[in-house]
Amino acid sequence: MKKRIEALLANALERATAAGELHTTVVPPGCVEIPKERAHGDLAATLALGIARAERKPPRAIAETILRHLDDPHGVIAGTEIAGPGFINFKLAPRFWHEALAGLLADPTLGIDPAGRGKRAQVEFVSANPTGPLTVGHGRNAVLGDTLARLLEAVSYDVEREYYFNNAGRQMKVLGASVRARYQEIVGRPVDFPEDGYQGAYIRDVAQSLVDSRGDAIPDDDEKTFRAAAESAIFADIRATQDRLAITFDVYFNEDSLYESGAIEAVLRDLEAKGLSEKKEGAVWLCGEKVGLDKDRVLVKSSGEPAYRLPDIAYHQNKLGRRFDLIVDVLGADHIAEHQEVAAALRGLGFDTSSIRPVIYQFVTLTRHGEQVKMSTRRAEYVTLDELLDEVGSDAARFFFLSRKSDSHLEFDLELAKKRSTDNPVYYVQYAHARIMSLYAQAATQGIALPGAVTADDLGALELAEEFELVQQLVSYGEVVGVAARELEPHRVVFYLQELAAALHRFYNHHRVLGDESRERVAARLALLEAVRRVLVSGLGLLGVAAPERM
RNA sequence: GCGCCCGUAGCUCAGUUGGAUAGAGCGGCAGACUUCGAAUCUGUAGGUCGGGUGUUCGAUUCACCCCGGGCGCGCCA
Repeated sequence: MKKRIEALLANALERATAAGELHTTVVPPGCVEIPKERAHGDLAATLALGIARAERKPPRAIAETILRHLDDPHGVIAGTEIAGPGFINFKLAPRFWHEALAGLLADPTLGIDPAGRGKRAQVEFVSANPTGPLTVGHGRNAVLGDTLARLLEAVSYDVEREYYFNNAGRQMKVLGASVRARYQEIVGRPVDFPEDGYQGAYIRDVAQSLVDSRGDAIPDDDEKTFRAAAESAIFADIRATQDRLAITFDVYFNEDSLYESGAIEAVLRDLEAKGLSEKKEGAVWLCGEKVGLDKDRVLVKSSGEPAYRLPDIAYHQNKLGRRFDLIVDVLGADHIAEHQEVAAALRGLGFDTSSIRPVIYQFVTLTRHGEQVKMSTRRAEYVTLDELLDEVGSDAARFFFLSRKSDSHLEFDLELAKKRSTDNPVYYVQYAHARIMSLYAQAATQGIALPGAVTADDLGALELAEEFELVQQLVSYGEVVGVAARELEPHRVVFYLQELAAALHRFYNHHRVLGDESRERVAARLALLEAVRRVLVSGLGLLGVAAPERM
């Protein structure tokens, strides 16, 4: 829609320049916008304002020159005016909207620009270590990552979803020891519960299943068995939770493989060779100042074990080596510093890290009846993602997790998410779809066929402002998805869908579709609703939320 | 103390690479169903965009300085 007007403006500018009246040759991108104020027309251009400085002329005079050269061969512009400091306002003709809607209905991509065609993207998310069930915080990560992957696919990237997990560090040792302690407890042997061991009931479940299958045959020093049992049981649990959210991964990448391949040794060697690491106090340090960090960071502890950031550097080096055009890391706010360290180290090693884009999300708080639900990781009092899904379901969970900019703290209202009413935004949007489906069913009982392929001429009966407003929103869909994918901001799709649903409900309440005496109008309105329906299905699909036919 | 993020209506939050009189939902108030699903819609009240300087035709948006909140600043991950 905007592009069409931009093209007309570019033409006018060209003619004005050719006539020697102006000097600018390029229309600045994004200079056509939808005005906030409806009275300002359907579209407004800031072109004259934008080039005023370079032209050294008053914006309004430039606007006049441009309008004088504006040619509209298809008659899609109903009127223009120069307003304010130099805006050019356009009133669009019905024909414009008819062509726009027909174009959308003929376009299987719904106007989404394939910005990622021929490019490969990787989204790494969740990446929780298998030491316990996923929490609500992991839920935001999981849904965010999966939706980013869907968005990138929508703009034609070839996308890989990857889960990185740490199964080599101290945490896994503690996990194994925690299971052993519970095992010892159950079989009646002396118990040595590890310091800061895992307290959750799921540890006991793992121990119990070992007792069920092996009795008391596992010796205390068989750490491997306890650890492996814990890892596989908890991982199965995590995957089951992900299944409930329709989240899958292409690659599960484990930290162990970086040791086996020698990648970690290689990073250490390279850093040392470049003089970016040094030994002191019995440990190996990354020289902070040399890579742009405020202080030195430990790479290898004096115990000889790598600190977490060393395998992380190796992992990201591995990712870069896989030649993705875009690498997205979905991270909680508490990991931002680590991410910067990794990126700094990689740059020090000579890697171009510009393809890596972190998406940082702030923490989630749960509220119920306006009261905050207390969560404490330390005392294992956190709410698990499974519990949240038990209570509100996948659709509401996904929709709510995505309904805020990831940079903002997310207040998750449990009661609102459960409500089956107008207040609940996910029901509001889903209801818009169900309503259209219901209307189709009604049409069928009246023997009214849904229109097939339509042309702009078939849509001539659309003439109401509310109809054109709906078309305008529909043709904006592709741009919304494009920006959401480019900026890695799924919440834009959520807000868009709420607005589209509102426009649909408004239209539906004011105008009868099937009852109209004009057959042409019935057909045109059904075509309009079909476009709304397709966009709703597409948008909800991007969010991983169902578009139900009945509710 | 240093770094990153946030501060917009009573509440929860949008604001599209700087645009016109700053928006939505909820809550408040007042209305609309013998008709395609009222799980909806209509109207209305509500703001020093945390504060202040600067950049310019123009700032919620950009820069700097304060104030307030979150998260980091570990040989934990």
